[in-house]
Amino acid sequence: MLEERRRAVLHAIVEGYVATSEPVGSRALATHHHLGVSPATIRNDMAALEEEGLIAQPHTSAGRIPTDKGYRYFVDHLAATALPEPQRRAITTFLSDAVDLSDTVERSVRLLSQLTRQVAVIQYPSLREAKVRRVEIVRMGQERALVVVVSADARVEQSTILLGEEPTDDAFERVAREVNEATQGLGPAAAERKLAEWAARPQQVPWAGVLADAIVGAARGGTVERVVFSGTQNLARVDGGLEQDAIGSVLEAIEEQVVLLRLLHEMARDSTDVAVRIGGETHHEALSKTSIVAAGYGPLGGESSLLGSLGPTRMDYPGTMAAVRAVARYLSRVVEM
Amino acid sequence: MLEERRRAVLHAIVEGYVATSEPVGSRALATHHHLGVSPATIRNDMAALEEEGLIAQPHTSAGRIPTDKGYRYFVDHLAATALPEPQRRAITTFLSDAVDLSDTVERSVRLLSQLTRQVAVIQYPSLREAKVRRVEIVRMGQERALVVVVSADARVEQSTILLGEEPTDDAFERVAREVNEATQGLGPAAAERKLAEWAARPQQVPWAGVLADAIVGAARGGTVERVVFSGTQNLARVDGGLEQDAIGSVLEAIEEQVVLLRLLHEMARDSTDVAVRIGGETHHEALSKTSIVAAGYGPLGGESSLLGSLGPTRMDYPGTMAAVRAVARYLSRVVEM
DNA sequence: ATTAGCACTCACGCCAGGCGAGTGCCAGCG
DNA sequence: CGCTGGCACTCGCCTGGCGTGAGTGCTAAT
Repeated sequence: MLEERRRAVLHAIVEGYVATSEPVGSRALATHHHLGVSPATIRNDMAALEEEGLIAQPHTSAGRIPTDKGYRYFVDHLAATALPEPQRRAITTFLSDAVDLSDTVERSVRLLSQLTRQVAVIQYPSLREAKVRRVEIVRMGQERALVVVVSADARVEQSTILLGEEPTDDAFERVAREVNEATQGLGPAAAERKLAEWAARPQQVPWAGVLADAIVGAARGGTVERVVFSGTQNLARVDGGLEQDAIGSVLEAIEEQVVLLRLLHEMARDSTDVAVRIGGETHHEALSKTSIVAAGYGPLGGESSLLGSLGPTRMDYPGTMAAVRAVARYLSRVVEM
Repeated sequence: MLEERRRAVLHAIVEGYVATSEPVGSRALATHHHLGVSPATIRNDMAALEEEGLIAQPHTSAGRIPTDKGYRYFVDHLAATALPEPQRRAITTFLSDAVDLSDTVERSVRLLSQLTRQVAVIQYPSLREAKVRRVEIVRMGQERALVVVVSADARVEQSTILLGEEPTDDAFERVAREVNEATQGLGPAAAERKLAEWAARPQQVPWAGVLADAIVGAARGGTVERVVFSGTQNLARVDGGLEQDAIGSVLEAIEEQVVLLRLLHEMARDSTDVAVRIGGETHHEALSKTSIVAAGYGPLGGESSLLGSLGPTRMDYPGTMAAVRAVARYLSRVVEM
């Protein structure tokens, strides 16, 4: 635990560096941040902070910049800031006239990227269990079929299954009718039982198992983890962007959605509020110059979907955290209904 | 019409500049491209080409680089090159084990970006007319409903409609039953007639019209023009990428899908084969340093969907055109079935 | 029409020097 | 004991000058 003033100095260094993107020296701190002490004193504190590995100087005659560890300390000792009122209002007004789920998500991701001026990423709500309303099976090609499940709460899940044989039209029709009768109005658990029973009937079609799995999976909430991005151009901003050679690998990491998704999952699991990973904490070479602020969202108590913001380590943490938190809250409320 | 040798010189300049990304001088041309003439002669030709605005020199003591107009001339006088055999094979092997439409498109866009080492973009096939197989109407909130249309050829279209009233459950059920009866197995034209009749019945619900439109629209092939991208990291490549400040605006233009889609549409309309827009020809500030190679694809005779590749004006045109053409052909064949 | 020769231009790289921001340390002061 | 003023020191950055070489345009000869 650092003393009060040293903390203030670290705080000021972070803020200064974030604002100007240039190393900040003792004089600038003393005059600008009215800490009430002389530059010399600050220099002593700086030496101590550097000793602790919280700040560093890029070269001898330059000011200090925070290290990853410094940002970490800064973030950990941050009182939650509220989002400024105008932006808060922007969220409500801008998102409230979305017409459906995908519209809401699209708007949210765009809004978040604008609020943070960084790359925003939102994972589509991983949907809750729902009752089966209707199952459609449509033949595709020779041995494939498309299974469409419409659930009671207005979602459509589709998946393709391999039949492993070429059933007659009659058999096909019969199966379709039977599974509809069997599952209509049932939740995933009940549907699973009923379908297991159905699939076990003598002389059942060989693909009954796969079909059952597909239906139950759809009722469980689907397996697709669709992700949308916005604001990638912010990576290349002249102020507050990344260096050219870093941009490429970050874009790559973003397109490689799996990596990012796993990271977001980890983060959300370890935290109840917004979670922050700074630089090397991402454990990915490509992201070592970036930080990620993430939060889960979803119906109360079951935050199971994710959203986040990705930018250079030199980012406005309080602001980003506030924006992520606010959008997550909003989405949680909206998705609920 | 330029003389033979001047054309060869222009050709060599383009190839040289594309290969090295550095202005190419007369000596390098003379020795490397065995044109059989001396540097001095080439200088004369260069002066003429510069006079015509096909090449330019960045500064006095540098070699020449092609202008947009120079690239244009180069592209227009290009014999169609075939894609190298290994890459051709890559297309077939890599794409043939896609399981469904979205998988095919995803794989294609990724492959195209790898082949061209640029940004690849593919618009989802704008789907053909199809017969209605089943219509599901699911209530959402108070005055909204989700309309899901499953078509006979294994597609699912969904859209949200505004009801404008709060119907009773009974009315809702009745409407659902009636539209299913009315449209089952009909193509869009027939469905439209039948639904118009149905909507005109006395004491019909007020939202019959919107509903009818939604169903017919779905049968017509949907309205969504979904677009997928891949390879944005190539914009930031050190070799053959763009300058840092250009990257941002290009990324922005890409996210702003509308602009790009309209551009692709225009391009495909004006051309039967692959179309090329070079630099300023895109008529967009943000894209003035980039070129786009596009082609339509789709069932024979009705190429109505688009794909393309976007990169710096200094790109390998023959290679990119060959790759775009090959992927377009492949997709046309696959989508057909 | 092509070529060899030549003078000219000018971006680039290199180096030295001055500047100044910023530091670390030390002695003195409250 | 902590803070402060002072001071010497370091070192990156900027500037200006210079040499180099790539590349050109022109001219005269073939």
